[in-house]
Amino acid sequence: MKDCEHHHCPTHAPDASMTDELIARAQTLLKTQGEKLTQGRERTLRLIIEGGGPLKAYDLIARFHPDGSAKPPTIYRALGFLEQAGLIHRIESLNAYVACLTPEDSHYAGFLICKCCGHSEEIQGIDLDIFDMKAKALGFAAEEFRMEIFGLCQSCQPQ
Amino acid sequence: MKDCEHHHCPTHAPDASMTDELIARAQTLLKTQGEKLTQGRERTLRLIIEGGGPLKAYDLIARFHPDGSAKPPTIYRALGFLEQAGLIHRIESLNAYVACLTPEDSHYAGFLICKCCGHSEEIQGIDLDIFDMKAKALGFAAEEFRMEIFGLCQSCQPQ
DNA sequence: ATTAACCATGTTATGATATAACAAAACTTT
DNA sequence: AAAGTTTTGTTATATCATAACATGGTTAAT
Repeated sequence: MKDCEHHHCPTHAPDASMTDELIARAQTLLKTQGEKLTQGRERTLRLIIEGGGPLKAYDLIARFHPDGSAKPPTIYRALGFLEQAGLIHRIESLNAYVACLTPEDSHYAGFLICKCCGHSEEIQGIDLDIFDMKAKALGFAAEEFRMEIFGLCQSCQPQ
Repeated sequence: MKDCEHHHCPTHAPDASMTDELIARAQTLLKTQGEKLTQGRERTLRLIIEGGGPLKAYDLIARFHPDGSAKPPTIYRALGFLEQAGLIHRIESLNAYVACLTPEDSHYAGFLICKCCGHSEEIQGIDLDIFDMKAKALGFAAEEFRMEIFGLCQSCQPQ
């Protein structure tokens, strides 16, 4: 995240009803998987959704309880579970976590990450066949794709 | 890296002459950039090349001196420099570093990473236009691409 | 050659990220 | 209600990375 003068784009946090909807969808999705969105998991997911952008584990640890911090394993367990379930993604280059907005679709994780304001946007609908073929040509059986693309979002580009 | 019974593929470390060649190319390349491959940087680069696969910073710290460990900043500085120069890549999902085999070509970093044996292979010649266009459509100016694809390499696939 | 400027390295300390291991509680199934 | 399973609590520690400042080495102008 750069040091710069212009105004950064505002938070991309969804409003309260959108948040509730995402939580409800998470519950539904988990039910089909025979899993549960327990209180701690829901709390963690909600924080990530409300964060509106990549959040660090220790930020979640700080926010988890109204007063005082959660213990790291509490958060890391929830993060592990939520990522496994496809409800959140970990952005490796940032050591940070974001909510997935389309958890029902099986998919890879692809992100545009603004070097300036730190906002990240998930990209959808990329055709992975090229990669799959490229991998196959090398005898490699690809299973999981992660893409992290750095650059400048619209608001942060010089006019 | 999985726990499994089959034999993992052997190391992919280049032989001594290939290693020397890579070092020589690194020197040449750096000269054009007005930079130098100082002793510590060369030592670090050599260890990574000889490693033949993703190496952790603290492995390098342990190997840097014949007896006793290097101090972390020694290695992290060298890693920072070498990555900046395009001579190595950091694989974010592994917190590990690998030598770039084609440092002369400006390029993104794309890797196939075997979940079983831990080997990584750099993929070349991927057409980035799809991403660039996708990004542009979202008003995003892409600068830097990272791809990490997990799966099974040939030796580790069930027959 | 001497000095000033710059770059690289050494050194100490600490910050940031993440997990192991085991105990206790809650929920499920019988 | 007992037994099994999953989740959570708790303590401790492992792993990954950088800040800050001192020292040394190179370069280039004087």
